[in-house]
Amino acid sequence: MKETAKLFKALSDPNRLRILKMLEKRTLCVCEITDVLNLATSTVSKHLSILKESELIVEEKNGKWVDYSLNTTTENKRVKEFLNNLDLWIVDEQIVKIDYIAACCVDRNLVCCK
Amino acid sequence: MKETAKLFKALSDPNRLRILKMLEKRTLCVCEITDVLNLATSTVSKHLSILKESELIVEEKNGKWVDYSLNTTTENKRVKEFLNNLDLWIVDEQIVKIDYIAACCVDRNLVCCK
DNA sequence: TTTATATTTTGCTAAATAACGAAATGAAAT
DNA sequence: ATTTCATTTCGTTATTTAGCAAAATATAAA
Repeated sequence: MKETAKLFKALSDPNRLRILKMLEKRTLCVCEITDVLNLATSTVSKHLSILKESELIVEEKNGKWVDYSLNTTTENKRVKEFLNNLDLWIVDEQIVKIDYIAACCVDRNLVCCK
Repeated sequence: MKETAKLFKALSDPNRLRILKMLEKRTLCVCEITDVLNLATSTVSKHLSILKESELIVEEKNGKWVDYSLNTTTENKRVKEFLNNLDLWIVDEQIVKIDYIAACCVDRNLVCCK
């Protein structure tokens, strides 16, 4: 029961939902997500750890970057059901469309190094 | 986006999930739910208002009682998808089985009047 | 109309959460 | 080995939330 509540808690923050929709488009590193959401790096890192805790996303180290992507191969039934129907669960509002474009254009070599 | 987050926030509390599973069995009034969860009446009333806000449940006044039930006839796609697959989303742990029995046995004429 | 009682609202407290900046960590480049 | 830089962790603050008891509301019974 607590595990179920935890999954929904992970999904109960607008910025975390925006991250999931962005990752639907492509894999992103922390600084790229930070750039799109316009939040502090530490805040984004924390959001990502919460999503990872619930198995919604997975990370992969690539040199000095950590790439995050949707956990599409999970065995977790609820996560699988959710990720397979992202369009039902998270309706494409204006902000999602804007994030899609931003996420596609963002380049880690430009937005990092700050 | 905020609307979506709000639905998940409503689902992010263990006691609210227990309430939804109980209502799967049958319609219940506030004092019956209070008796099963062993919480203050005001706390349960607040939980119910949050679930109602997200269209997950509906209320019907019946004399001095207010009966709550799952909003199975909703037009809300996400709520419909969720309620139609309650068994997937909320796994039947021990506590749910106990609540089922308690919810079936509880009688408003005995547990109210306090 | 008065009393009884089911529910909601209000006011409060303790705990959880999202946000930030600064410090710590870890891996790549020099 | 040292520096650089992406990320995480830590410490703090403001806001939200779950819980309770008490007061307010609303409806049924007397």
